[in-house]
Amino acid sequence: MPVRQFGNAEKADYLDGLNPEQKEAVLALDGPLLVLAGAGTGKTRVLTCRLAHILTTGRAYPSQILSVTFTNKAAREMRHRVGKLLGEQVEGLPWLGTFHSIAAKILRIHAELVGLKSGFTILDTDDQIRLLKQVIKAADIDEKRWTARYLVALIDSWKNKGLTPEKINSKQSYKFADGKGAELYKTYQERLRVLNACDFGDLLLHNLTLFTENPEILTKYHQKFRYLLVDEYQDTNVCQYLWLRLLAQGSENICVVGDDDQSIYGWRGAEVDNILRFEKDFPGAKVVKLERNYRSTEHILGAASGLIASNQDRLGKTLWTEDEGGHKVSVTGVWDAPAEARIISGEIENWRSQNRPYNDVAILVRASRQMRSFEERFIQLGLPYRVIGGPRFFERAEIRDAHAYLRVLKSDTDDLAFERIVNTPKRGIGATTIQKLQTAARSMGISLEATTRELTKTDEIRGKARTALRAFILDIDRWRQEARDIRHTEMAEKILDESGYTQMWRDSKDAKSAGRLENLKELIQAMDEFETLDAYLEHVSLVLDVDRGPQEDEISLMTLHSAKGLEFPLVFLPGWEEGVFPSQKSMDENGLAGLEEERRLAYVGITRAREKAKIYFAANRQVYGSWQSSVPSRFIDELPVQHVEAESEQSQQHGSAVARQIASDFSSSFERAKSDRDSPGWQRYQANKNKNFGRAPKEIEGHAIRRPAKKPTSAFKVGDRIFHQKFGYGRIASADGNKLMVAFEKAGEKKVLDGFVERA
DNA sequence: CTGCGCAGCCTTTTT
DNA sequence: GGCTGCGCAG
Repeated sequence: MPVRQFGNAEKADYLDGLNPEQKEAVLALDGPLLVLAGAGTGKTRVLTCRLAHILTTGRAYPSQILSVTFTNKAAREMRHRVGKLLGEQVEGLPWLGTFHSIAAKILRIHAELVGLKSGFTILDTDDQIRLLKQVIKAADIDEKRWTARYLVALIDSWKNKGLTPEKINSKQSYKFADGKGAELYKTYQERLRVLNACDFGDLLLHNLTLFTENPEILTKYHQKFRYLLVDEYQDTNVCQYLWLRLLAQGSENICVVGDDDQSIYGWRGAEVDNILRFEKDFPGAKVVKLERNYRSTEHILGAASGLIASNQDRLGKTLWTEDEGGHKVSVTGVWDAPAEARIISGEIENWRSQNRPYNDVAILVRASRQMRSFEERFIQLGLPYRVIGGPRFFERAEIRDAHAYLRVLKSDTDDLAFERIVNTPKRGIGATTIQKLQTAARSMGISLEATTRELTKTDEIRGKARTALRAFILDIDRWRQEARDIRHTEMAEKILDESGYTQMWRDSKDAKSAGRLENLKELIQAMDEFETLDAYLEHVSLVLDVDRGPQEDEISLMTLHSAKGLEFPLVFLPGWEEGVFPSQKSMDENGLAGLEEERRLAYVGITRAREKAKIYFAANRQVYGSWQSSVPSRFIDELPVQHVEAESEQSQQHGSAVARQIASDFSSSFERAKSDRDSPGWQRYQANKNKNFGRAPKEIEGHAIRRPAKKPTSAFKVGDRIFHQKFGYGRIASADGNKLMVAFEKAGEKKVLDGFVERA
């Protein structure tokens, strides 16, 4: 791509409208730079402008800039915005991507130097666990006492710290199976090498090995990368830090952007210390603080700033805004989780009745289990919502299975893929047979597939298993043959079909099977965007995620963690109770550091709000099935009073504000329930419920809705075609009482109450 | 080899 | 309270 010159770049229009600090951060091109960007201070804008600025001033070609992010989403966003700034002509920027995708790219070039071949596969957690299960079993260790899952986490944490097996000390090693940790780690790495595979942690770690053992290669990259840009620096782990530091030895032009107050990923290896230490690590570093906030009102910022000030270890920033006034942050005490859901739903309907969209609204919870009460209530009222986060597309079993088929098609040595699908769908090849194959494969030093070919020729394996394996091998051969002439998407469909895989889900009475088939269709679509199967597989593990569905007007429901980086005019923050938030587990395991991370999470939560932030706490909450009375979160006490208001009317006779809150909520709970019944959703529900035989939930005084003792049954049955006001036509996939799982023709799979549907 | 039943677990999540 | 993963029985 040609580098465009704007002549006097100081006057370039992309600099217009930046505030002085932002401009400073964009223009300071030489030497290390730390941009401390508070929430909503235009961080991405600075990053993209800086990139544009480097390019337009001709300081570097696009291929000479390394820009790293954590997520694909962030990378996409940056690419998009730089493109917009420079007028759509940024085909280039080949080195803009996630830490992992860039590390993988480098590793593919030099794979041989760390004992891999360029076409190595990248394993996901699932593969890791299965591999480690084998390793643990082979070492004759009690699999129940020492689980593969735990070892995966342990090895991951070592890799996050930049530790290869040799560097594991005995204390660390003793965390697993009485000191066998390091040894198992080593065996695992050997197995990976044989499989020509990497896990996510390896991508970075192998880079470190590559660079330290081959200084001439590192020098090559020093010459190549003239500018380094790092997003979300507070989330980097030790390994990523070491990687950056090696690369930054070249030009010293490293610019990191981050916010220590938003570091919420300590539990997965992020080191806040990296950002706190930046000035020491990179002597002569310039520091620019972005403190002017363009998102939230004065009260929201005041509440958030006051809260975060309780943290000890921070660089210290104070957000400010010209947007004075606005609503104070509200704090409301409620009786329990259903009440919380009821009251918040009411608030949302209120908002909607003022012609504000559902899209403006988010509910942010600490743990995903807290979502349930909201989902139930929304379904009841027919409020549209989406859950953000949750199991990711490419982590779903059916997608992994499909990928395994494709991996086998591509490679006859991908043992993990082969093992995954050899008996999926069921072909009558059991654990014993697979065990036999594995033992043989290891002793002969060849792949599972090759072993299968050999052993089915002899009497080693007999009967049904042999017939099935032979047929399976024949299928694979045929598919490979055909794959030469057919487009990869068509081939994928063919394989899923001929293997009986799609049939397996069609026959399944599992409620999720319709959705799974839908996902498989979506997979084919995703594949279609790539020219070849190789290109697709290359990208799938690292840089691909599917944009789900068209934008509808829906309430967003997510965890605080997944809310980072997002903003909403109206934000609900339920569950602010001791033990829930801050999370007891976090405090138990990490003490003060844990508490401070929780507090940062609270800070992230409040600063998501543009206009209104509403905090709730319940007096009673069900924890693991049993009821417990709960105490309001200490974070509530830490909010500066001048920015906070108690939501319900105050009665003066009780002690603390909190106590008054609870008291007033109790006294008005009947009122609430009553006004609740005036809501549009409730009326819609009332109007509809009698159309069907499905029993409406019974109402018991005060508390709006209780289910009858027996589960209601629906007049509808699985397979019925129905119509829903919002989602259109669909077929019932499964029914749980009066809750129906419906596969809609347009809207996909949704859970709805039978009161809202009619026979089509 | 499959299906069922029970025991034990239980924060957050990306690549 | 609800899910998962394992063991056991058929």
